[in-house]
Amino acid sequence: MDDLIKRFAKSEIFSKFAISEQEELARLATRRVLPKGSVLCWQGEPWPFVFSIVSGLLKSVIASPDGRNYVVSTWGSGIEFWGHTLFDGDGMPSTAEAVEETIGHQWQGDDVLRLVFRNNEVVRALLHRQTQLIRKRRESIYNLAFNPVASRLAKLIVEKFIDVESPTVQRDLTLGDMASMVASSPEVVCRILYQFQDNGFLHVDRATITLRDRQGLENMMEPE
Amino acid sequence: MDDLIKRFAKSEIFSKFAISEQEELARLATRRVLPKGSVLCWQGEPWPFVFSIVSGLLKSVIASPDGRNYVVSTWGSGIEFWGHTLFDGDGMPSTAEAVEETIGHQWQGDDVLRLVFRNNEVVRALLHRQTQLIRKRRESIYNLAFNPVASRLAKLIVEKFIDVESPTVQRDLTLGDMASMVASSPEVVCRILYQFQDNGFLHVDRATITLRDRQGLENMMEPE
DNA sequence: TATTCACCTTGATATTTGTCAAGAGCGTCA
DNA sequence: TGACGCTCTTGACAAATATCAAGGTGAATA
Repeated sequence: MDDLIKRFAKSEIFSKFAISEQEELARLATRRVLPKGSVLCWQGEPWPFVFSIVSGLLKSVIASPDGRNYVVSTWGSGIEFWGHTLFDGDGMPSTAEAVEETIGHQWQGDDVLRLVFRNNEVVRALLHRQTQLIRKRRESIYNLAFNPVASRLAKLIVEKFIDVESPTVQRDLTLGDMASMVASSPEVVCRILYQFQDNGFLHVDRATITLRDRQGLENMMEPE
Repeated sequence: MDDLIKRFAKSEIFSKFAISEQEELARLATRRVLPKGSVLCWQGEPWPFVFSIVSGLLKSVIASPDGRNYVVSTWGSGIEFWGHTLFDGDGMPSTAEAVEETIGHQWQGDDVLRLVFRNNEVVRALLHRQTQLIRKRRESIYNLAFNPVASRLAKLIVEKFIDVESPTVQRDLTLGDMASMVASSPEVVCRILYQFQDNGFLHVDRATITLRDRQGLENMMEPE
């Protein structure tokens, strides 16, 4: 429990609560373990909760009726996931799924909101967060509207290498995974990967990817 | 001024203020007239204001370095436009431009926020609105990721005919305008328009569009 | 009335992206 | 070890979309 309160200090939103409020929050929390592949909430279903990730990784994915899907966002350790349902009562716009085993704490949204409204600093932080989300969605829109698949893929790869010291990284995403993050198909992703290799940006092999020319890749992100 | 307060009653957010607060808001408002084509705020620039539209139409457009642009959203009479800058201090993600002469009231964001934080009902309404915005952006993402240009255009047209009694409508948008709303080019839009005509969905002529088969168009919106 | 200009329309063509199919590589498990 | 299943890889092809160029139309204007 003290442990939980220590985590709050690192949270953009929860850190704004007073200590007494944090203690109440800690009491109300439910610990959850999401096995790899399990679903936190389904697209279309109401989900009036808050989930704070201790470790692991979630992805939010929207599905089209014909079976394709697009990963809107991923959520790593330390961040909180506030169900849209909390704020407007409607169903969730996407399915949240555990990419790997994910551990976190969950709250009834009403419990949290009751505390939120007592404290303007928290409200401010929450509005800040919502605004950042809108900005992130806009960035996706920008990429989908203006940039070709190769640019979106370059961006994905560059971001994978952020805060990684080694230039070689395991291919932990399948081609299908990558495809669903850049709104394309596995075959196309595969081809572009080898095209990047031909350009000298990276070395691809069945199991790993090695970064050779970060700048080259970054130039791909925004075609002229 | 009483006039202004009457408008507040229709606002999702402002209607939640107490009368006294509404009066203060009314005092703080500045009336603005935006000539057609003028810009309310520029992409990249901070803009810590709130603008409430009395009449007219704004569009939010993101531009790419090579000159293309995409209309993220349009804002009609009765709605309020809250600068993202207000909530996070960063520059605006898009340029807001008057499609036609637009009249409205503007506030210093800080003035409004000060009042907002006094009143939880207003905060709730504001969070509700932010959430709706995220949902709208997601819908755009969905369309860009999954639907072909023809579907996006069909959707645009169907929405144009919403709450219009006559089946014939003036072509007030140029092909270029439509192209920037569906992330495509004028030529492609033109072709698809005539393709819709061939399918019997509508009748196109240089100056007007006549709806012939709404259901047919709606079926285009979500390809199977 | 003649001119200009912005927009529409259409053809030809290039580029990008998607799809289908086949084979290869590699780990898992009986 | 060998069969199975999944993913990767690649070729061939099809469809969607973009681009370039040319000509047409109509409203505004001199």
